[in-house]
Amino acid sequence: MHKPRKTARQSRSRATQEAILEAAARILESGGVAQLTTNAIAARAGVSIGSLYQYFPNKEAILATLIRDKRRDLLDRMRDTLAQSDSQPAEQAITGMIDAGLMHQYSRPALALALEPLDHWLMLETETDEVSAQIAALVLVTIRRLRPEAGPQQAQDVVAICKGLIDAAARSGDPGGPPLADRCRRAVLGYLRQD
Amino acid sequence: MHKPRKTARQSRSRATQEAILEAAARILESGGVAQLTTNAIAARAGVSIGSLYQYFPNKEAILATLIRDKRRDLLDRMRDTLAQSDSQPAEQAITGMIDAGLMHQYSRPALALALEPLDHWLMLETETDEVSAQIAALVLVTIRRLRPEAGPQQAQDVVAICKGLIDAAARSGDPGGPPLADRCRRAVLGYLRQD
DNA sequence: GAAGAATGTGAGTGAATGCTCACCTTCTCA
DNA sequence: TGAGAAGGTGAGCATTCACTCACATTCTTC
Repeated sequence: MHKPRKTARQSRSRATQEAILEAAARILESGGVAQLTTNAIAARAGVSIGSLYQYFPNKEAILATLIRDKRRDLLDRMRDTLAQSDSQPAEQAITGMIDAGLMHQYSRPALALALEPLDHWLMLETETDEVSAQIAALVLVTIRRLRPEAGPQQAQDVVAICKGLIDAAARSGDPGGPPLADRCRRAVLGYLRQD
Repeated sequence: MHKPRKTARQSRSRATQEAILEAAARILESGGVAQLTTNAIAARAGVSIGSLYQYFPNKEAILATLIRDKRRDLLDRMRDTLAQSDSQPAEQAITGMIDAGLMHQYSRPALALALEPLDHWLMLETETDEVSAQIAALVLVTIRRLRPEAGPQQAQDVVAICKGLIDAAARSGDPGGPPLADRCRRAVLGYLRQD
């Protein structure tokens, strides 16, 4: 395993890096991991394999970057949503968080679905756990406004319920949108209101 | 691709077949798809690769068999549960169905998790849809006893909610059992009771 | 117990794939 | 404007892996 070159100095370099990541994402979306070879990524990105290895030490690093970027994106979105929901009523705050998660998954449903099982293989599980914990913490703050006695378990469950609904929808080709958001809201509020 | 030999005549033949499937399952549980090579399966099963190809035309057939067996198992379990719940109150019937699904996933959580993303690659999606439809139909019958106006969408959602909770639990090392079943019950009943 | 059917074996083959390296092109800046 | 740095190239090497085939062993049946 050799050293990738230093960080980009010229703008075309940055473009190449982006092209590689985007190509990998598109291949994952259309064909799954089985189709994702380094040569295929390079070809689709319109760069040579040599260039690919200037920016990523190996194939796994490309996938890890894709996963990390997506996670950072989700966390940012949820943090923003939480920050803006201070003045809103509790139910609306919860709805906002659901919308954030939904928008994240539905911006590229096939990609999100393909990326999910990869963290085990990439041994990213520690990171996954950390991100899950952070998400659960944000959700906990939100749901406590409706149920002050809620704990981490409830927050995790709320996340799991939404993830289940969203993933099922993505898998079955459901267009998502407001109807799906509404079903998530019903499920979450229903769960929280049970004694 | 050559022809696998005819169906087993002798009992050792049946044993070999089982050993191959069990070996594949164990490798999936411990290391994921990446580790699952035909040579590894044969070695772990204690048979030669030659023998492996007597019983399965290719690697994918082994995985497909594993998936189909697991699905048949779940459907059988749910059908049994439904048949036995005729005389029970609605909520207890729902609890029974949840237990059936939970027992199925929790008999071998790591295996169930590893098998899930494989149907796309194996192009088993038509089958997956059919099984999902059958499960949803069984669930629909059950939940209608509590909410007679429920439709297919509600049935799918109930399944998705449980799947979300169970998968999250399996992934995070939750021991499952009654507490998890209880959280599923709360989520499902909560969802169904929302107006 | 002999013959043939059923089952089992594993070195070897070909194709796919991750990755390297010697070399080429474009950019920057004095 | 030219020299060195940054960025790009792709044939080919090494390895892994699915799968074959010629042969060996075990079982059944008469």
